[in-house]
Amino acid sequence: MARPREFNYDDALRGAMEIFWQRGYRGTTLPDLLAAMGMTRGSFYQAFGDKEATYLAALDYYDTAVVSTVVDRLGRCAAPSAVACLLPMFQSSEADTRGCFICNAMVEMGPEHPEAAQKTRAMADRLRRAILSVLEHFASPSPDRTLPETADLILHLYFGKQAMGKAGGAAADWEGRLRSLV
Amino acid sequence: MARPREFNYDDALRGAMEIFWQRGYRGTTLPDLLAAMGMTRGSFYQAFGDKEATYLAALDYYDTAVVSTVVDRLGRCAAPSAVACLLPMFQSSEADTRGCFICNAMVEMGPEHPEAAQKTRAMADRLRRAILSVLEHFASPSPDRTLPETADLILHLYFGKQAMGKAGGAAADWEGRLRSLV
DNA sequence: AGCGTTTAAGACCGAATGGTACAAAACAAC
DNA sequence: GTTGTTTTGTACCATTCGGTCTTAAACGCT
Repeated sequence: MARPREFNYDDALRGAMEIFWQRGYRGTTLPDLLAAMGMTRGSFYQAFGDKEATYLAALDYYDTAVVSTVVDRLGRCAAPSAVACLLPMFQSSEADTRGCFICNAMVEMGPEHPEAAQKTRAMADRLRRAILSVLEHFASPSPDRTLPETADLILHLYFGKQAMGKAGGAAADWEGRLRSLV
Repeated sequence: MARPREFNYDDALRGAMEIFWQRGYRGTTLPDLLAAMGMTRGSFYQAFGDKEATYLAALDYYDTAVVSTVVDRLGRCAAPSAVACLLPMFQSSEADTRGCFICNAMVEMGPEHPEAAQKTRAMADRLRRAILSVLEHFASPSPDRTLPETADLILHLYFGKQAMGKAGGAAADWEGRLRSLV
């Protein structure tokens, strides 16, 4: 009945996620965003509202596409140890300067944008629970720490690594470090 | 011989640090910056160059004023245990939404500004060495980890906490967590 | 073919951006 | 008091920002 869309909604949203992930909210100009989404202003504002709404939608997309994948992988991990299951989280390539979108959003938007902060907290909680499920599956008890505490520790290490990784010069033996914790 | 300055260079730089710390580089507009520094455009550009140079100078100021204080305090800490010495680092008030300027700068500028990234790495190294010196002073050996590894772990936890703290809803028992590590 | 509806493209907008130019002002030296 | 030098305040600048508006195009339906 009407002119069909020339863009795919999900593809465009993924493009938005990619560019926001890489450059942050303020670092992404509207032309940047439009190029990444493969559309022009007219279509964009009609379909996505505005830049801010698109950023929040991109956070949701990250939750669905990236966090869910990690959580799933942790949930059905067939590796022989908790360390082996968790290690991939700590082995992002050195050349990847995007870091973790959750971490980026926390730092950039956290204090000034409650809605974005809420989304990042929700995603962090999902990660925390997934880490905990791995620990519980292998049930390695420790006299020093409860498993939820260890999971929270590992989550903090993860975000710390993501933050520091953005400044480069990281590369540590995470396998040894993780083994000393779980 | 000439008209005297009406502003104090160090006070102005401290003001710049405060506002960049709180709002980041891109989140700070020139009017914001000028207000925080207590000066007008003419004086600013003549004395500080431009926004970017001021940001880098603010990072140096943070190193001198904040990091040095923390490092000194760790170096001469009279507390009876490593945990007691390190705990203050993890007890920033909940209401403080600025987080850690190093962490903020790493995430915001890291990938796109090698000079800023280099400064953040240098400051992180200072913190790491200070943490290590505390651990070595109390010399609590562990079969699982070397002391430098533990120091690096604690540094990562610190940045992780700073990043997550910006999204709110933190507050954990860091004393227990630290005790389980050192 | 004509109509109704939605999309696409981009011209256009006011506001805000970081930065410059310039004139007035405040001192020391003489 | 005059001069030389630096600081100060502000008017001004081009550019870019996010966002709107208008027009043409592309369909399904009848």
